[in-house]
Amino acid sequence: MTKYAQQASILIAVDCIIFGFDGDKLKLLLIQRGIEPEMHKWSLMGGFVQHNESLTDAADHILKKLTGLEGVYMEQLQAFGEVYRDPGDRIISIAYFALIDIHKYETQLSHEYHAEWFELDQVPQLIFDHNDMVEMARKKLRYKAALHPILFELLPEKFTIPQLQSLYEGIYDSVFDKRNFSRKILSTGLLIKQKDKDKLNSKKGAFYYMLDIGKYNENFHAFLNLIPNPDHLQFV
Amino acid sequence: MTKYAQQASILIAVDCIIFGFDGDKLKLLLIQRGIEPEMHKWSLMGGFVQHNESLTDAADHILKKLTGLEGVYMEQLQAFGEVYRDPGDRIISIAYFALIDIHKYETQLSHEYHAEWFELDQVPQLIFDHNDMVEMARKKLRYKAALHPILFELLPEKFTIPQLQSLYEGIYDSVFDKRNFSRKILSTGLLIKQKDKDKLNSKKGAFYYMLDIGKYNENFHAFLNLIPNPDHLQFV
DNA sequence: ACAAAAGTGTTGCTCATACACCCATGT
DNA sequence: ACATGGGTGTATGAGCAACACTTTTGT
Repeated sequence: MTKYAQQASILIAVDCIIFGFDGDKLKLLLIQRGIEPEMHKWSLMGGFVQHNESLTDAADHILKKLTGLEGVYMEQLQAFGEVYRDPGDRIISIAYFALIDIHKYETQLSHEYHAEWFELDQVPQLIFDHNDMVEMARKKLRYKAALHPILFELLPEKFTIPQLQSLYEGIYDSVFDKRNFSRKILSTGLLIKQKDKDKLNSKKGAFYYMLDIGKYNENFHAFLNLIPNPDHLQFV
Repeated sequence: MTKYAQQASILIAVDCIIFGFDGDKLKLLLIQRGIEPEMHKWSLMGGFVQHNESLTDAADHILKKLTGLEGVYMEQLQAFGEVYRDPGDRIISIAYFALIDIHKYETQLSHEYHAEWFELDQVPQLIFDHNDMVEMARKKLRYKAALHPILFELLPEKFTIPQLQSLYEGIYDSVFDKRNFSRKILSTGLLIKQKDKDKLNSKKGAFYYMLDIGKYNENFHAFLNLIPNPDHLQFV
């Protein structure tokens, strides 16, 4: 069956870095490991790649198992393959990162896996090289979001411009001028204004907007200039 | 020894997409496979990841075996893991792409592996999903080179501005205004003018420049604007 | 009436593009 | 002297950043 000379076997895992935004801070979904080794330590959600599933299948399964979600934004981050990254076995891990609407997350599943959301600057020590994976995912998200309209994936279907701005400000840890921000965002033509307002966060109320899915798909690759000065970004 | 429940084994390969620039066209180094399956068909240079080597080690070994080169620019492109990408065995491949100075390439090695340089628009049909890998690498290179000063890796230590422009023009398949191009490039402060000229390509001769390695390393992540209109780029 | 957040317009300036001529040299 | 490619300067316009006041409404 095997056409190649004997090759020592290496296990393949997929680990998912799951981002969510609670309206204030960018957060990360972590689990407490239920199996040895490193039982009870915090970790990314992961699993082994099965013989009959592709890498993206594996990532989809892992995401669904923990969050109940399918069809959300996910992309491959990088393969991690240091020899002793897992001190026990030789395991190569392909890391994926996902952006989800935190409100769609099914909390009952979190009990099963002892999952919790952590703010990005309060991520605990994780097993193996998972902290490296998280750090790399954070950088890649910042990099990519500066050029492409990717952050909508973290918001509910209806959102307000101030909410969106707060998301950008959280991710870039800075403050943007609201006049310039709203002009830039609206000039993309990606947003459709709704008739109703969100009155939770202010007395006056802020109009809801929805993403124009057609234009979003068309223009996803277009270079935007959403961040005033992206020179400090450090990825790729 | 193995701490995890039995997992069906999957083989891990690394494949290298090797780019070079001959002064006129961007080229790709391909080999004619010496082993079954798919013997004699064109392919990327690749190999299996050994138990005691990391992914980057494996990629370095593969590159060295084919080109004799070490320490050149190489980065991970993506892991490819469709179940039937290799119709024989289940093999996951991590693709790396390298940028080399084509003149440093040791041609004697090419005989051993039946290697040849191909222009990018004349790449033959390759085994498995290697054509997909090449296409993705091409897109990523275009994307990245529009923002970061990465293309110097393809040139010899001393090069002229017209040579550099010709490289950019080849990669973006377009023509740039030489006055604007040289102003942009020089304004990065990355180039050090030499005293001597290249007189091969013109009667007047063009001054050589060298990369300021210190500033290159410092400013690598800085966003440049080397390409007039990057909106058509389609990667990431 | 006042506090708190939403929403809107203008100006100056920087930076990118477009464009034309002179220079140095080999033949 | 002329042909070939190298090298430089300027003017115009688009787009970005900086900035202040009015609007709405809940309390």
